[in-house]
Amino acid sequence: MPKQNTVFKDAYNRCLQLLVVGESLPSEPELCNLLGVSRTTVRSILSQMVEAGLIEWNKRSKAVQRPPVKADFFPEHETNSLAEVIERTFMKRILMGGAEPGMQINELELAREIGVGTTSVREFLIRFSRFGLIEKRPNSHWVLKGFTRQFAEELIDVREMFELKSAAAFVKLPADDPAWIELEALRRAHVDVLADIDSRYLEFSELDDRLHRLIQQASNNRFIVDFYDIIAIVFHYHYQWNKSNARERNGKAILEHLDYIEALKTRRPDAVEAACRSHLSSARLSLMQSLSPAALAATDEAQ
Amino acid sequence: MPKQNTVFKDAYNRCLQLLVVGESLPSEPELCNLLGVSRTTVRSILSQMVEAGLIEWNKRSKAVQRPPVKADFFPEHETNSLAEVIERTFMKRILMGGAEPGMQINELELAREIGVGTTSVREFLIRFSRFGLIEKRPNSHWVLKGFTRQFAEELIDVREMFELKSAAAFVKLPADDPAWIELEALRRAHVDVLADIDSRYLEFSELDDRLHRLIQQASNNRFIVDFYDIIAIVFHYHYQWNKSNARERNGKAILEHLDYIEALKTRRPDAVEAACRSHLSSARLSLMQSLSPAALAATDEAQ
DNA sequence: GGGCTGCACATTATCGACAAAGAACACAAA
DNA sequence: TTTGTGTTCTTTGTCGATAATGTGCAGCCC
Repeated sequence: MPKQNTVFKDAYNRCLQLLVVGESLPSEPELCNLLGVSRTTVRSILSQMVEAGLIEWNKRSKAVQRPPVKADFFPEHETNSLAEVIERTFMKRILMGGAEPGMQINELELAREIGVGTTSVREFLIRFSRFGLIEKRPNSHWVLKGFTRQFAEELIDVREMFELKSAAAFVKLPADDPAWIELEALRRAHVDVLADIDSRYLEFSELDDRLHRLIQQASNNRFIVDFYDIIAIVFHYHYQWNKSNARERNGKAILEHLDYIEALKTRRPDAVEAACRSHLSSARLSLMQSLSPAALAATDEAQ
Repeated sequence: MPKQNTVFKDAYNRCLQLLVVGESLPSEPELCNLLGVSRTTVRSILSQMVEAGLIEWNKRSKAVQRPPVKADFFPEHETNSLAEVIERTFMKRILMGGAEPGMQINELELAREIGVGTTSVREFLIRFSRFGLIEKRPNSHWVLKGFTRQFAEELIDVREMFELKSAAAFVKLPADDPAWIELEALRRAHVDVLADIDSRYLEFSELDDRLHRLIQQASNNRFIVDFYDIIAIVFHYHYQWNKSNARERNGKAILEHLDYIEALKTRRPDAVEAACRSHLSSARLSLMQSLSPAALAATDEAQ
């Protein structure tokens, strides 16, 4: 099977939600924009909807016949691209179950375990190698360097350098830069979540990602912006499987974010630097503390 | 053809130079170490040498029969791995001949042009994408972002951050760290080249690479060390095809390096920082000036 | 004239296949 | 007991093939 039709299935599912009985779907190019796919895919979706009796399709008219029911949707797991599946499986293996630093990674074995071809696994590993968690030995295996304390420290050191630089650049943004509007929107979102922190503390991850990305953008430096991908993926998976103290940790972090945002709004470089440093060292502490004892022990042994 | 046997050919060529008539080659495992390949490959080499009448091989004895002649060597171009070939061709295209920023990159076309399969090109592009010169549009083409003035500035900004950090760490290295010995060796190498600068100025590139890598190592941070790969590849190819003023440029840089090395040896942080900044801003200037007018014009238009 | 559809074509993502290269193991030699 | 060899098996690097997806052009409808 050459290509998974996950793009089609995912777009189909999203298109189902656009159906309103009695009305007609918009034009093909407009659907392309709404769904973010090409016209070919849109037309496949329309054909499929005709077969499912959801719409009547004749040239420009795409009259909705009935509302979609649950059975019309493709199961969610079929809508994930291969790369996503591989990434999740792999991260699970190296961040959770006993993946010792120094371990060898076998393309073939991984491919069989996940049930995909070797090429896909191989390409994933190449892409993933820029995160510094694995290393290639040409003509031989990959070596797992592991999510160790050492790794976390190196990551955070660079993060601090970059974030301080970006925050300093943010302050110099012209007053009419859209980033200021987004910053205010983010501030409100923080306040909202904080008001109902006990039930919404899990939304912090998303806020965190948005705030830091917004700040890195200000650096106007692709290497700084790209580096944030590493931080994001590590934090994302790590905290996804490591929810101890999440309630307190996130509550505290939201307060820090609010300080940080206020500081940015003053545009005073020293205030920004102080708030930034304070938040980052707190984040560093959280991450270090949440590293499991197993990971810690492994770190000391590695190399 | 599944795999190029470039490993074999390259090792074979290197093994030819070990032949001394009348003597016997060392044991298989020892040859593995000398050539940096596996025993399987060593045995292939030995077999081939028997066929070529170069040696008699019987168990442990591998008696050399005749000295190798020129025709025994594989042509050099057959010893380059595919990845190297692709990299060179690609860099040539984007750093030299009219590759406008924003241009689309086509895997199939590139593969045909170079005469390799699409998989190899694809994997190269994925690996290469971390250098920030190209960007992937999933399910669609790659976009060339181009070696523009903007790119150079972003690259050098990060370089300065990292180098300052590394240099500061270098100063704190214990007195018995091997880096100090290597530093002294490098200093002498600089002096040697400088003494005969008019005929040896092209050797500067190698010295530059060695010195900066040595310093980055001191950071003990994989992200900083890995980032130097980007700088190295860009400088390598750029100056390889851009030798205007190389004589003056390199002569001046060697003097700066010597200052820098002296500063490191004093272990005084402020002296190191000054020398580091001075050298880096000079390197920045050189790079900027050597960017062709075409690249400059393109920069302004892009986005 | 500007946007929409129909159609033909180009390109990507993924797979399985296979030779090159590496790795493991039992035995032989020193 | 250590080191080297013979042998077999595993894994990587590369290719071509193929369905999914994207793109371009000619004509049609408002």
